[in-house]
Amino acid sequence: DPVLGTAVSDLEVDTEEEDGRIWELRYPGDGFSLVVATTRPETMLGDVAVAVHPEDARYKALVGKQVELPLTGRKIPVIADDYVDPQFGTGCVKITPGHDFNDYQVGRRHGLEPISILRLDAHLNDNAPEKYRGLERFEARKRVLADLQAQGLLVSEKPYKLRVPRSGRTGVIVEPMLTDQWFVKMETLAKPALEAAAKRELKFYPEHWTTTYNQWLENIQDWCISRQLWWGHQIPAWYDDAGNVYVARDEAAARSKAGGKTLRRDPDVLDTWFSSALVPFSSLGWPDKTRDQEVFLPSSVLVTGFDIIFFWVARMVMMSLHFTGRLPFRDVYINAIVRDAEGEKMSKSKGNTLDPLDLIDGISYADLLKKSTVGLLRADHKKKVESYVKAHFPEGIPAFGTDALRFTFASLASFSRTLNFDLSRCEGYRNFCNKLWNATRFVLMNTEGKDCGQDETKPVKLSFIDRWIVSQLQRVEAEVAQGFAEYRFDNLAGAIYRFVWDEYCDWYVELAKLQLQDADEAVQRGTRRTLVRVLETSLRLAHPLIPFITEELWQKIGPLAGKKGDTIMLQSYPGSQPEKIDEAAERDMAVLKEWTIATRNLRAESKMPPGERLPLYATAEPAVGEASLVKNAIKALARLEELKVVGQLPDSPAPVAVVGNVRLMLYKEVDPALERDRLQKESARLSGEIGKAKTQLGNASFVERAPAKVVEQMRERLAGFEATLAKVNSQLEKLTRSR
RNA sequence: AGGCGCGUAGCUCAGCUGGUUAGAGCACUACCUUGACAUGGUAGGGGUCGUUGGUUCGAGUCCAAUCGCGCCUACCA
Repeated sequence: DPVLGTAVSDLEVDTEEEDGRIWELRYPGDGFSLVVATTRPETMLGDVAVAVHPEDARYKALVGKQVELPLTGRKIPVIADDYVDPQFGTGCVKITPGHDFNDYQVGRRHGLEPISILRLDAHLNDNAPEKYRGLERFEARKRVLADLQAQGLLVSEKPYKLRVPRSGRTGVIVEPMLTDQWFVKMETLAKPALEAAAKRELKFYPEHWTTTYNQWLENIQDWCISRQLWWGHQIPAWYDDAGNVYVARDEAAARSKAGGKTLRRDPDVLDTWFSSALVPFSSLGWPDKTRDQEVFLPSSVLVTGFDIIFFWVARMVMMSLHFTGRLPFRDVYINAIVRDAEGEKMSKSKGNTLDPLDLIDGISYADLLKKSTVGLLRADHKKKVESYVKAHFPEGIPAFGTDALRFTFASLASFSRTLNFDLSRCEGYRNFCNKLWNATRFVLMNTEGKDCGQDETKPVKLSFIDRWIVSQLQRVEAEVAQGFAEYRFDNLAGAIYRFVWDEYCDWYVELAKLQLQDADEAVQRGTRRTLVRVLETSLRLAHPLIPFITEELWQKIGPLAGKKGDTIMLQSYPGSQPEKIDEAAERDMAVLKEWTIATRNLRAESKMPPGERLPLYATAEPAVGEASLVKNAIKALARLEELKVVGQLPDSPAPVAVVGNVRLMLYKEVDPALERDRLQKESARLSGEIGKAKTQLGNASFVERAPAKVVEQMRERLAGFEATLAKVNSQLEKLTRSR
């Protein structure tokens, strides 16, 4: 890197395709001349040969002859080497072993001494002809081209797409050149690292990154670790005056190796990634055998981005295995790269970067604009950024809060490689935090200063509704545990979200309102206890995802649930208790939900005013353990005047729903036309489903070959559809008759 | 050139070892100031799962081919 004046490793070089030029140069020989192509004409000053393919008929006879290297007065040989592609260009390649990796290999094969023409800062050195010495490389290029042209040796100049190697750190074009550097031989280190992954002692999540890791290790190159910089670990190598090298732990050890001679330390330092590769054990007291090392090596997980699997992850694995015999960590969790809403990589010059702080605290349009363009020197960049901000954040960004942002990223943390960030997702999870806040407010309003059943001696009655929410809680806890085990933070975030919002808030809290009005003190106590305990557990469950709000709410709820301690952070994490799963309660709750939803549906579809209390007729009692509670609950949730169980539904065109084998009628004078439409639609849908089911059951091979359970399920489905259809049709008929 | 990943609702994404009527958030429609919450509630609309072929009783899910997008690694002067 000419700017840093140091060697860099191959990993630190980014090769991008850029628009450049290619030139053809003529090298005259005795009675012939050869034309070579190059994208870096100044390097011709360091050429040592021209190579052709050994089987190339055009040049076969010239192999072994000499050509004159222009501008230098040197003669160089024509050599034959397989490396040359006779189809490409003229089939002649200039060989510059001092400044090209491939040419270096060719030079070695032919015993040609490399000539280095560059200094570390990429100015030409004294090996170049005098008139070019000290010139900067691109200036030298101009002069060389001009001089060649003047001599009639410049054959052509064409635009050309080339891959330009740039330093990852400075962005400047790097120059391959010959310097003395320290390398680490990687092959022997890579082998154990590959084995660890193969034996699944080291695991990647998502697993497919193992392929990337393996591939790199299988094709590993020796690692250049010395840098001509002044920061970093200095290389532990000393030289005597004769240039002999002594590598040792410290200077004293080196001197004793050298027999007491005066030594001079190598001024180079280690690649920062080399030092980083040692971190897992150097931070634990290595090379001493420490207890920390005993306990924390390997650690459980490394969380990182895929872009440093090579730079860091693989190297930590190799180093740890080599020096300690242990892995640095067992799991590697590779998170997705966040891109903007359009899938573009975030970049300063595009202005599409998002500062997490702005999502947390919010930012006005004016401030965002100012912030995004600060430090941008190029006018075109500035303009681009301005239009981007205007298009995407015309109102600035609202404040979502830390928890909402954290929850959002957890929810988006699926096993995909990239992740297009969407502000509206963030908004949804902010709403979730708000929901949790308000649910807690409700619970506090109804429990603070009241008996929440902490005193175990007092009687407590728990309905199936209480047992149901506790049962559901166990299932969520299990889901969350699994999510953590698999590093599927999206799954566990979703499980918590659904439990809190869809079950606890939408159903349990609503039903708790009913139970809190029960005359029986034991029912109230049980309800309060369930409200508080389930909420308290949910807070602990959600705490890793939304730490701030859960802490705040837990300070109030914790004591009500009988928890002691200053902070939720030190509470135990909830674990599923399978014995609390209550399938009977879950079945009954399913009936309650079905009846409620069907009733609400009747009301909405037949356009009845939502506020009006109407009677509901049912042809049978709900098939549950606590029928009167269920009926009361439905009355409350579906806003009914009353719920009557009758042998026969009233003879009315009012809409009818079918739940299991029960028919429900929301009694109301209805518009027959609307109702007929509704029923016809339903009838058509059912006929379709029946058709599909019959086709499948009519397929002999399905019935024979599918598992009995699946076939049985299909039969039940069909029977259910048929029963429902019969009822819908009879209703439809009644409606038509009464017209 | 080799390798990896992705294409599912308008948008951002789930969908495990193939099996009920493909889901979520946001957006959209209608109605609702109901004593936790309008950052809310209730009910809806919206998808031939990139395309084609195959395996199978059955494919978003498995196989092959193909199109499109993205990334990584290595490169020809």
